[in-house]
Amino acid sequence: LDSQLWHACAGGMVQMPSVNARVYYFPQGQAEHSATNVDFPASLRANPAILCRVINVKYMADTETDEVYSRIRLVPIKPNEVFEDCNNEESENNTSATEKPVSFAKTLTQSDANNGGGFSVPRYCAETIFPRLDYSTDPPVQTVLAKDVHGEVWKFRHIYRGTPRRHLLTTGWSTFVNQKKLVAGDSIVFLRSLNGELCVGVRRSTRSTGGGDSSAWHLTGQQQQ
Amino acid sequence: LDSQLWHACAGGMVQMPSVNARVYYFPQGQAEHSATNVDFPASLRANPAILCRVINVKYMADTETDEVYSRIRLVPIKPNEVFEDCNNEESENNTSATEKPVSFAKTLTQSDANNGGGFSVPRYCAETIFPRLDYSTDPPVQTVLAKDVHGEVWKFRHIYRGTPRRHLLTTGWSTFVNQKKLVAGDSIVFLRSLNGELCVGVRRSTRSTGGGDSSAWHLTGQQQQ
DNA sequence: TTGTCGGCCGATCGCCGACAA
DNA sequence: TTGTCGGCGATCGGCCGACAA
Repeated sequence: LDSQLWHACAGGMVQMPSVNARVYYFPQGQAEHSATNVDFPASLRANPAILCRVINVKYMADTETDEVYSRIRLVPIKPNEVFEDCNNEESENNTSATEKPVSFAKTLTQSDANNGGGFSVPRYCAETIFPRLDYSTDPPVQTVLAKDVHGEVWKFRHIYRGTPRRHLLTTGWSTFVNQKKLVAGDSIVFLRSLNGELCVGVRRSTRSTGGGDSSAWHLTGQQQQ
Repeated sequence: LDSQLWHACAGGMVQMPSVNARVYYFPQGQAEHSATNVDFPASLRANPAILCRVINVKYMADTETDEVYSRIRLVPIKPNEVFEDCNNEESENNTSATEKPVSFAKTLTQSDANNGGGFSVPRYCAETIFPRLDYSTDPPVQTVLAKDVHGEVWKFRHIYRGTPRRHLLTTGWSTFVNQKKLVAGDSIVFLRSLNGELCVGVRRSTRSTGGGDSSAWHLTGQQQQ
């Protein structure tokens, strides 16, 4: 899964550690995500936070809901262990400001989510993220292709019409809403990736169980030695 | 699940053993239902058939497809074991001929399964199984309620019209076809249960994996002693 | 600039009798 | 007796500009 699209869907509040970063793992915090009570051994209860090293970060998206989540593999650092220094946050100086991918998120209105309706595209999104529209025809119209988190391509009719003029997605939009089971209040994210490709992601408003399968909660390595 | 409806869906070829009946269990026959190869221990391979006693029979239906299947618990009979005599087949003299539930099965035609069409009810089915229709109105019409294997009630508009006159299910039929994912060639079963209730079941034509979960294949008790 | 609404047109759904197998 | 067909009216999907927030 493309890291740029993943971050656009996750939102600006989400910062991810990089590989080899040192992080504290809080068992209690993770346990509170669980539906069932978790009974820790006494040795873990005594340690509210465990210093770990990140050995792998995988960006993932739920196959059904498109909700993004991540799998972070941790290995506990033994107290006497030595390790090289490392940034905790993803280094942001790899990409200059000019080549940062531009994305735009909009919360779906009732009219956007209504069956039979289209999608009202904010002008900023249409002009800076969508492919350039040829305004010489009347009305200006084009077909827009956008790739979702699974790499599936969605086709939309993008038209600039009405008085006053506004950008709309019409044909193809309701199919997208139905397939993704979007409702008013959910958000949609458009992103122009660095190679110029248009991507589309969703962000659900209602808190579901959250990404991934709860059986995927594991620690790598042996915590008890 | 009602035993009468279960048998109507399973068809007349299916006879079920009763509890305490003696049956032969053929491991090879069951293995051939499995998708993967089954490696029997030598002790089982030497015994192609194992005399068992039926300790439980449960009539079940697939939650999704409505296909009926059964779970039969068996216990091997030790060679020197004594046991009381017992009928192998379900005793049929419990119910007299008059109170036997009457059922009717019809294979869906293309017209029956077509979206937007109705269901052509064979006269015999309408007159002997459906609730009595009041022919004094023109056209004669009634609402018919039928319960499926899960106890869910389906509502159909039953009308007697056309030239020549024929029985049809109209409103409600296409919903049923879509929800049950019926196609031409599948069969539908109507049954009037002993308490006068109308029931409806389906019988699929295409051989799917067959009822139940393959992980449910188990023997009760210890075969090897 | 953009959210919501009513109008409207075309596609589809689904009920109908005709007709023939 | 009943399977299939074409007709056709009702409903729905979906594109449109008007209008106001």
